[in-house]
Amino acid sequence: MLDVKIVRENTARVEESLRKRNYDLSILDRFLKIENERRELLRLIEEKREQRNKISQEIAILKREKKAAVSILAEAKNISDFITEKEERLKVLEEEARHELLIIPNIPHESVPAGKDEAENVEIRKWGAPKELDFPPLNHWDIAEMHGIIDFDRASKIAGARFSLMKGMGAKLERALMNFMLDLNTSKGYKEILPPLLVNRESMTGTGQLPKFEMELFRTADPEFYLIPTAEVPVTNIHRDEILNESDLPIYYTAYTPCFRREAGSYGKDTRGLIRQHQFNKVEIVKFVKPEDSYSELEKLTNDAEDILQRFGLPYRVIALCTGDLGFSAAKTYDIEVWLPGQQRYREISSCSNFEDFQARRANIRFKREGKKGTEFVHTLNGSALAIGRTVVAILENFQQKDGSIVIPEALREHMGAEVIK
RNA sequence: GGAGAGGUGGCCGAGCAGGUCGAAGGCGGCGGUUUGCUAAACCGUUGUAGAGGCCAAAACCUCUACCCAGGGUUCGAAUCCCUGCCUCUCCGCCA
Repeated sequence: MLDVKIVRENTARVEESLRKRNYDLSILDRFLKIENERRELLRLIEEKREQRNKISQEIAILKREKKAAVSILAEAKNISDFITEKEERLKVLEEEARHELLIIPNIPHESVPAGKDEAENVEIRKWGAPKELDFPPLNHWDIAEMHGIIDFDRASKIAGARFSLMKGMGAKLERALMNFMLDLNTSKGYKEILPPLLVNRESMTGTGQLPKFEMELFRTADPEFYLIPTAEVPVTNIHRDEILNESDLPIYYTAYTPCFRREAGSYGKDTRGLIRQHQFNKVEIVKFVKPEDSYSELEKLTNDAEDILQRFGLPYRVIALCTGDLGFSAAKTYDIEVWLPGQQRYREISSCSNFEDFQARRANIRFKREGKKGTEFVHTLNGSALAIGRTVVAILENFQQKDGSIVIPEALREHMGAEVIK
């Protein structure tokens, strides 16, 4: 959510942001129209409330002195009725204004490259070189099938398309990765969290999934809960409606969770394999920081995610999303893309974002500076470190051998308890 | 699932036969007095948000709202009524 004052007083800036993001500008006009009416009405109502409060005081005095208060009582009744009537309209306006404000995306940071879609994302750096294999590389699903470590057919019998069933060394690899990542992240000062996987509407609104992206979420019927699409949701909402001390910051969290996504609108995309699933595992890192630190923290957070790939020796590149590809809540995002020999291309394995105060304002997460009056919104950041399913894909495809076996990266062997999958 | 108790400011905790209650008291925080330093004691101060006064900000002032949330009764609600959410205790059930 943007600051109402910025939208109101710095409209040009918001307009430019919407244009860069290829958004329809009409949401801005709609909001301003409602907001102006709301403010005008609020002023009127507050004035009337003041009158009412004063008269009520007078009545109280008369009552105490046991005097009659018939005429003044009638006047009070009139004012009260007037207020009640106007308040109904105000409530409607408040709801509408809030809704409009909630569907306006964050303003991209000045360093975000301009561009209309993913084709205009900018490569920032590259690590490692795509390996030249002296045999035709297999897709991960073929490798997995060969070893009997992922069973897509039975998964679709049990649940449906876009689900997977890990077995034996496949299940163990998944578990080894989640432990490896959590252990590494916690060694860097991230506090481990194991959060609820079902959350309420307020939490989804706090991080920006709702109200705009209802269609991308799974929801339970009765009682109503939303299944988290990422650990970002429950972990960021840990501090919803809280005022933190300056000395508490920065706060670093890491959490393993399954993630649930409808993947509506991605029909026909990545229909085979582990790349795009309704349920997948991910280790996430989340930060709450002071505003002046958030961009250096984004660099550090991205480096922490990259570190995992480096330890495994998986080639990757880091790209900066352009304005047209940037997520709704983000001010700036780096995607980390890992090289997949089976597809002969880089695929996203992590997404690291600075939301500035966009989520903090929605979720009402503030902090108090030492010796200063008032509160400020914190800045929130998060990134995958890493998406586990896709890491499995990367390992299977990058470390497949001519004889069909898969060599486990050295850094992972202790957690895996094996050197190779044969 | 059944029965009961409760949700008040950063925390604890009064108020709850409706009016001077944004709310006693304590703790904590901040400022000061005292002091060689620390501690203690004493004095003072200390919520959040919105609108307006000037709007380029800060300070200051005024008003409005907020005692879990949402409705209702009333001239007036922390206080009365209804609904929801959450917490605790006991019983039942369960991994």
